[in-house]
Amino acid sequence: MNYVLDRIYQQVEKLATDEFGEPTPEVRRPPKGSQAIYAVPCFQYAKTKGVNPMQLAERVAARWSKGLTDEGLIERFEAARGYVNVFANQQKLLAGILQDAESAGECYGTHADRGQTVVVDYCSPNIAKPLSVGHLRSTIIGQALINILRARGYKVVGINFLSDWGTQFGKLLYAFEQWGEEEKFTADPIGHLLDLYVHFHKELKENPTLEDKGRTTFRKLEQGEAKERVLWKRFREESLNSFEKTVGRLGVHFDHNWYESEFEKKAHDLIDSLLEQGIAEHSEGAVIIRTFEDENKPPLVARKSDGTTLYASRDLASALERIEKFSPVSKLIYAVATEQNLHFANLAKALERIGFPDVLEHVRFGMVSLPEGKISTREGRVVYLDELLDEAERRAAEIITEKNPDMAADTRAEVARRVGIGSVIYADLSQDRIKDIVFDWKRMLAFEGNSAPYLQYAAVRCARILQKAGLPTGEWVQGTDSAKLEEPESIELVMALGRFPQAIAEAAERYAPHVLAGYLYDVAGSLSRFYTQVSVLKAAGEATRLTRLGLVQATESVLRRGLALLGIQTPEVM
RNA sequence: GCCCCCGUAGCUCAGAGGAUAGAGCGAUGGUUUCCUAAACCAUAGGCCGUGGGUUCGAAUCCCUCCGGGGGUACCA
Repeated sequence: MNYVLDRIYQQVEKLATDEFGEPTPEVRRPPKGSQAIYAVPCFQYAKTKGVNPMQLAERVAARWSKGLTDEGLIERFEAARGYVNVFANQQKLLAGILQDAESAGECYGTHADRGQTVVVDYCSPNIAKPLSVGHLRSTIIGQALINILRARGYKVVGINFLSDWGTQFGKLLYAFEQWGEEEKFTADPIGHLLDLYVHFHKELKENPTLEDKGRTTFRKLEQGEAKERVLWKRFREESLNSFEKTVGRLGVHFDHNWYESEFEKKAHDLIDSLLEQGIAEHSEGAVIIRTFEDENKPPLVARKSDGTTLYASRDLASALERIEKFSPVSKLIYAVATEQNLHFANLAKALERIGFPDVLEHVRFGMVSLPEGKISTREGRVVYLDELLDEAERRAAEIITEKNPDMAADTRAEVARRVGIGSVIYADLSQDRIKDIVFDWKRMLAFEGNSAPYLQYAAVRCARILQKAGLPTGEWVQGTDSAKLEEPESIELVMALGRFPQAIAEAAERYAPHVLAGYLYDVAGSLSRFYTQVSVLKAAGEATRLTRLGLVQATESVLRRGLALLGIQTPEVM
């Protein structure tokens, strides 16, 4: 789809390229308050030619204006302070946006299939521990990226890569053999495993020999001893059940669940092959892949001196399997916290040496900590994801009871779910992912201002208008006439809707859900102002009523689907 | 020690080289016989951490320092 603003942009870009050559000044949006649609700065060119930028802009604007035809979307060019401002024919632009939204319907803003696959690694927890708020970011950032990239026309495969291998599971198996209780495990598998985990580490402080017990037990698991294997598989299965239940509340469903343990053998084969090729080498008893020239930066350790593999090599084997299995893969995306920077830098370099440069994209995000300090399950310094979601739903239900006491109980539960969980997701995704977050209930459960409920509320208001207008669901308003859009609030709203495709595009290019969130907040703000100033159902004249109705319908669609891209559901009523 | 990230209003954050730095929360004041007030409007609040540099132009790019966070080969 080539949307109307894209068409204008491309036209202006071509003019700028023809006029100025390289380097072409960047076509940009003028500051707020300007009626212009785009602006081309002339300063750089003026500098190189030694002319006054104001005068240059005047000349260029005049020249470009001569080339305009009456049919075009662009109406005029005006020079202003060294910029050439581009003004669209407002009627044609508004009509074009409404037309785009109407003809594309529920596909408005999306892009056709590009024939490229991206693989997104997200959530990826350790088994045998419940998900905490620490897993929230990877899960919802990953899911939002999956949705946004799909909207941009990529084929996307989401993988939850479970950590189920390593000595820590030997420790847990040992703990279960020592202190585990079958009944407790059956009743609450993950809860019991968590208790055992905490208990083990408490005992470990008193009795350091437990470290060896864990290692020995893990060796048994590695060697395939039936007893350990059966138990470990149960841990794994129960963990996955628990994870899927929890992330299901966030509307997340994994395309694939991959297990790290399954890459143990593949990692060994890979390392052998890389040794033969000279990409891997022996060093200090271990096998490494040299990644950076810088002596201070450690290489990727592929095999420990005791002959076993590590997370790094299993991850590498898994990356190669992803490339092979989902071919042709244009990107391997990892939604993982910034603390694993070095790991992914090494992984990217290793992939490059193997012959896959520029494929790995570490979509990193800042740490979540608690006001008391870094999250630590061992120390009991943790907020679990289910706790957070429960509280979010509870708080939302409370507000609904207050604001809308007549709502039926089952409706209220559903609305509370969408509003509460939406708030949690939005609180995270509305912010640049690189920043650290200190967990704060008030912040996560904000229901006013720049928050999910604000956006949901705007969409619900639209839906209500459409419903009251007696519009059959699934049908688009016919007979809109952009000439009937006169009020500044209406025009502002249409213009906001016109930017939807670009907002999705930028969010996809920068792997930045917050770009989309910020855009949707703008749309909701425009809608709110429109709503208070312009009456739809009581509009004077049928043509005006229909046009406003069409606008409201397009707005509802953009808000609802935009929120859906972020992983947030819009309730039917609020 | 070395490497990476962050520092913008009282608080939480947008702003990815361009025109007068913007929101939300909090504060103060206003708006409900009219499609839902989870809303709208107004006011107050800024040496964009510091000092230098690059540039026609810097919150944005580079360097110094300060403050905070993370990482630093055989954990995941």
